[in-house]
Amino acid sequence: MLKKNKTARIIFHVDMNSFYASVECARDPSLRGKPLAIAGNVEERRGIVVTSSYEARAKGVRTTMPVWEAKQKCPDLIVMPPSFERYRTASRKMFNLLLEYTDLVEPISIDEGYMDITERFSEYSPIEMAKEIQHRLMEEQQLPCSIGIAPNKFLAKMASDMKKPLGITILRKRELPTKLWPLPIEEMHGVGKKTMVKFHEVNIYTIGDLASKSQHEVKLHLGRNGEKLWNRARGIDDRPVDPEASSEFKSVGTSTTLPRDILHSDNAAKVLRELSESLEQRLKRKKVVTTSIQITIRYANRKTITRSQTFSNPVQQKEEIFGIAYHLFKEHWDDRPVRLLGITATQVIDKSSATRQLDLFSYKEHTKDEQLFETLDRLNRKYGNRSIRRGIEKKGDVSNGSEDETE
DNA sequence: TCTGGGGTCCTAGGACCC
DNA sequence: TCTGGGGTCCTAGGACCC
Repeated sequence: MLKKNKTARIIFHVDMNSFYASVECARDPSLRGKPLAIAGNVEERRGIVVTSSYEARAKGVRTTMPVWEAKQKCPDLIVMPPSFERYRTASRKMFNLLLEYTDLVEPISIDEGYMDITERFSEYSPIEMAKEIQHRLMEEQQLPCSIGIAPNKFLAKMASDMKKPLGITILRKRELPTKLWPLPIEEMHGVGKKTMVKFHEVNIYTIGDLASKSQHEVKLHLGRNGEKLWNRARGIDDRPVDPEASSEFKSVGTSTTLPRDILHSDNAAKVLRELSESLEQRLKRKKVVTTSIQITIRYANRKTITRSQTFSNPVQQKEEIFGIAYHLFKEHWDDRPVRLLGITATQVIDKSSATRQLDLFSYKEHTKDEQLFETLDRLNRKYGNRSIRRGIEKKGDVSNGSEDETE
């Protein structure tokens, strides 16, 4: 194994505090200091809280809580629907500010990202830089954030969580026993409900418990994921900060929880038509086509299945999407009431590379050489998609998020 | 009158090819 | 006549995250 013995890195994890709510407060200062929740489907019983202000959290409002329950806990709660366009704009501005400090910015989601500022160390003390970034985001954009500073991504992420809102936390390797290891295992990034239960079964309750086990023992119970988490618990994480990592999306999907469960395929067809239309629009905006369509059916008892189909000629039109989706639905629906329907384009490819592919196809189409086409298709997916796209993007503007539309 | 919608990554079996 | 491994693709499901 090649192991570079480079000097310790300095990684920031910048995490915006209740981002959607903060953006709304920045736009309308009269909302400041009030309990505010951003929630989808407010008018319907299935609406849930996406984000809430700290004032709302103080009254017990939590993310994913149904709106009716949030209102019970906090009767004066102000509930607003999300305005994603606004959040995307705010997100771009926020990342542009980070990019003033280094090119090594990796967006993780709309409201958080990593920075590798190792190279800036000689000019800047990390803590001073973090303070400046936090201060500027607040002054210039009215957006509060927390920043974690550590020698790798995992520790920086854990550090940014330690003080909210408006915190700055340094987490050094030698501080792991006092700052990281006492935390309950479920607070570890990457540990959800299921993994927590598995850990409890082997008497691991804190991150320190995990770190003190032997790697072999953990791997035995939790497999490769356990091995990865074991390393993280001991402060080991070599993942680089990669500005290109999220510049490309692998799938695009749309789904909807139905106001009432669906019992007849006619109604399913209606919904799938709407979803197909919405998917077509999103594929077009992102300038991609797809060679694989997957549908999601969630039954009333929340049991969820997915069924997919892959094909050689890429599609983007709603009629084609609907045709495939409805076919899959009729093939696999078992007549029970349906709560949610979704359509996802997996294996999305850049339209420019797909066009080249189609040109090759039409050139060769008289040969009816289906196998050649399949090969081209495969090669294109493997090499064309990724490398060509990256090459183009590197020459152009810095991509600043998962959405590629520009203002 | 419970639990949205957008994703990513991983695993695992079977098909198929060399 | 018995028996390979390596590799990729496809499909389905699971876990997790924001």
